[in-house]
Amino acid sequence: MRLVIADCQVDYIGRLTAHLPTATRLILVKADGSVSIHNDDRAYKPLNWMSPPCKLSEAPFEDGAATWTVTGKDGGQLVISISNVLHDSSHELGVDPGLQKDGVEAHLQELLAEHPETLGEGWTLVRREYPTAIGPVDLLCRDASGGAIAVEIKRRGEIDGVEQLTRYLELMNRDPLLAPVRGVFAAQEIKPQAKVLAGDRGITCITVDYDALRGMDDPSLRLF
Amino acid sequence: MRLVIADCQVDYIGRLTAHLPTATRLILVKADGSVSIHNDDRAYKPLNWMSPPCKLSEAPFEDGAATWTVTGKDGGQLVISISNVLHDSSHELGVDPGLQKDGVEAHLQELLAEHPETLGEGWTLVRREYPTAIGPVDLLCRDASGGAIAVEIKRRGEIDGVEQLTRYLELMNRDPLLAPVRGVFAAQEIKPQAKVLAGDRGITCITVDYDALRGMDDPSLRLF
DNA sequence: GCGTCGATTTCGATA
DNA sequence: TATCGAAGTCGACGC
Repeated sequence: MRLVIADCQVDYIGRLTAHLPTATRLILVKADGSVSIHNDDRAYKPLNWMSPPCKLSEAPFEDGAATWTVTGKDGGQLVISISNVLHDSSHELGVDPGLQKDGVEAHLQELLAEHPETLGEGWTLVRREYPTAIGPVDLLCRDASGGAIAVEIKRRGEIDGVEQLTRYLELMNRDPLLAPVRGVFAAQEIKPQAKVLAGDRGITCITVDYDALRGMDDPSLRLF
Repeated sequence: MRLVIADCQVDYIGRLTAHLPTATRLILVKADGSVSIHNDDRAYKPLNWMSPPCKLSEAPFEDGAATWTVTGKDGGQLVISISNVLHDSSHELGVDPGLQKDGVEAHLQELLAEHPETLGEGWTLVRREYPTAIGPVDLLCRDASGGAIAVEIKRRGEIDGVEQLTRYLELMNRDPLLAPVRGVFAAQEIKPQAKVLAGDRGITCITVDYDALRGMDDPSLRLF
């Protein structure tokens, strides 16, 4: 990893065209060849960048001034004109063991698939990722009387999710083997607008308690 | 801007829980207080970060080892245990003049508004950002025979865009002064699923050649 | 301030 | 390898 602090001017021609007037910035060159240009605000998004794989060629001038041309695999180019280098250092970082995450939508779906009864009494799971022509429904369940229920699961329930479920329901209700199919929108948190839209479409909203579900899933609590 | 290269272990508790085992990484502290942890690959996304506004408190130990606790406004915490500092430097960057872009959706809309005939022969523009109760339609045009056409423009055409246009059409077709209104979904690239959904809704898909449009817009080609 | 929407989104899983 | 949906999305603009 190479860190350069310098006055620079940057032009990008690729998926769009962009220009960055001269100013002092951080130029970050990673071991994978990627280059990113950071200013002193915005937590993580650079002003300009080139994703790997890409190739960096340097054309040095006097006084440490140089033009760097970074060419991406799609032919996009990032041209960096460096005029005044304040800092330049390289560092060996080695391989990173990687990040471990917990608490995403996949896990929520997993837990609800294991415990469909938390959505409604007597409900059973038919299958996860039930396929339709426009994509898979998160869960297909049956209620105590055998009626089909399509369940859409989100971490945060917003309008998009209700739209998505509406599309699935429209299609599934054309299938005589399934119809009538009810819709359930399950999320850790459901925005008021999403609730209103769901109500208007006859879709039931269920707010899911992730911690409680995770507790049910705790192996130490399993007695069977 | 402060750059630290050090062995570190990171734990994040906030919107999710994440753990990062010890390894050598770049810790980037920006003037706005934001902190991000980078390894030596992935173009620009940090492994972990805290967005501003947030507060950094350092608890130093011997040999430069320390624990940094970064607390966000939502109460989320990023705990960084630093054990071996290889580099530590600070730099004054000043204000950035900012990025100038060309080729985003706004520009595409501008070009299509100037050249509605590229969407259909004899088509004319009624207006851009035609207002409806649920938001503005990108373009309202009329075809050669005077029929109304609502045009939704995206850089990349996906299902969401078709949904959006469908809602507009539903409303506009209730207006006796406009109805019947046809729908056109225009984008540089349209995903198969979006095409299927659009076809099902009777919406026409048009793939737009941005470079050709920009060429038409080239002042040197203007003879009038 | 929240809500909506675009993004050189990036990233990961899946067919 | 394309495609599709999620993201600790972020960030900008409108109300």
